[in-house]
Amino acid sequence: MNEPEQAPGFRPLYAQIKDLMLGRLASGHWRPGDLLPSEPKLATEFGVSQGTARKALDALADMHLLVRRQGKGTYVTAHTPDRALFHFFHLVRNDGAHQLPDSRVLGLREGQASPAEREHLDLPAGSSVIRIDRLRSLDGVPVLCERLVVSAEMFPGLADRDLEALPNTIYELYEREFHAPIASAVERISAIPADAEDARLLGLAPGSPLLQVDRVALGHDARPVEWRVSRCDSRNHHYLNELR
Amino acid sequence: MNEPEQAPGFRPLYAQIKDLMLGRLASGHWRPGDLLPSEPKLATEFGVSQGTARKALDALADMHLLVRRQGKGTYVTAHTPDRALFHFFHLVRNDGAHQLPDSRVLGLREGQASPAEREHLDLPAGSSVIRIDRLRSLDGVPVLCERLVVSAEMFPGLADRDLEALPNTIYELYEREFHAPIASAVERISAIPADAEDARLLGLAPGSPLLQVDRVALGHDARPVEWRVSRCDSRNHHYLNELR
DNA sequence: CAGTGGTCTAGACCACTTA
DNA sequence: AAGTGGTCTAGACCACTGA
Repeated sequence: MNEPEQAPGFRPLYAQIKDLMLGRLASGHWRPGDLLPSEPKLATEFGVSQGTARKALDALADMHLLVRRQGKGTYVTAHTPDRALFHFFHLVRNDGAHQLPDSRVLGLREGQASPAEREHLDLPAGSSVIRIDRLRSLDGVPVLCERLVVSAEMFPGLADRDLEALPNTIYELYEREFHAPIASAVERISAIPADAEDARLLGLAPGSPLLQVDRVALGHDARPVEWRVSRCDSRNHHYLNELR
Repeated sequence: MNEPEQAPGFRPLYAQIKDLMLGRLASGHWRPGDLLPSEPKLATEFGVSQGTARKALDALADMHLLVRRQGKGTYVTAHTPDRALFHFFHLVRNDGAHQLPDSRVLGLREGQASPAEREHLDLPAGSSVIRIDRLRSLDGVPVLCERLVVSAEMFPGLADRDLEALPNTIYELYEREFHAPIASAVERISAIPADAEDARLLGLAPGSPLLQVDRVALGHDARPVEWRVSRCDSRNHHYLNELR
């Protein structure tokens, strides 16, 4: 009889080291932008060879949680407009041009979480959330209206911010001011008819097809941080996905 | 003054070996399903250490061109319904269920390539193409109508096939019978209004929003093999994309 | 049991960055 | 010149597969 558990019962050393490092990222011991100790230092610190430490670091770099730069060192990934553009913004112009849209904040309010909001953000009953509505433009033309929802508890004071002070790439704000860096996301894309509000904001006829991107963004611990629903006029833009 | 060229002027050994292996895949020297020689054999054959050969193999496995199985060996990736489902079919039911649709072929015809078809498939003027129209159903409900376009030269005899004999996962056919395996793809997604034909096939009102997925599928040599446009009723299904 | 890929180590050297 | 990550090698051992 073998052991009843089907679990591997074996976890490579480098994977264990990777998990320890992940813990340091999730706990904030290592923060976005930080320079990590060098490979030899980490190796002796964790009691493994440099090659094993390297394999753990490479795995985290593959997940885009770390960035390695030859000659300089290994850094914790920080959100920049570039990262937002190439990693999290998949809407491109039909001719292929790739650029980040401007944002105009239309509203920022706190309120009781709806059941859908609680489910998407994994919040208990009675939680409150902060909702941000934005209209985003490419080449000066409004193409995208979106609602962002986050836990009010996780983002204290966000509801009292000046609308104008919110940065265009808001994940920078999450990570810099609320220590809630975004590590990954899941997007669900569908086609919906424009409602009256969407139509007005985007200058379309009600009922026009819109591309809806429903995104839950996750932290390093894989717990949801933000739920975002974007509705896009996709006559001149499309969502680009490369399958490798 | 440094050398005028900005090119790296340096390419790691394992990358060169990887390129050589890619050549064997692109040329058909290694074909889908084949078992590759063992690491030590490849290493001596290419005149490098086993570690370097391994790094090249790992890189190709990361691109999903090879599959490595401990205890068995390294295989060239072959298309299976599983691969189609998890790697190339991103439409899932709103409740999360993930399954491959049935296909009913509506038409299979050869004709002169339109300018758009020539551009998508990188064909010279005067080329002919084969077009396949399919209606695909999930849970017995038609949700997706699509047109596939391929070069007639690359797929000799395809136009004379029996409609019923085309497999549901057609990439298997491309690779098995025409030695044209699909290695990657680029998808462009937008929302469009249903035309009369789409509406009839999918049981919708004309003008209803449809999710359009425009895909160019590429071979190992990164040249286009198939252009496919799918239009989906996205009321009960959506396109799922995970950003890591 | 032999053969495969997977892990781990140790050490040498290379390319890049900064001072 | 010193320090970083990146490459390359060689060898030992482990986990998995199938005869």
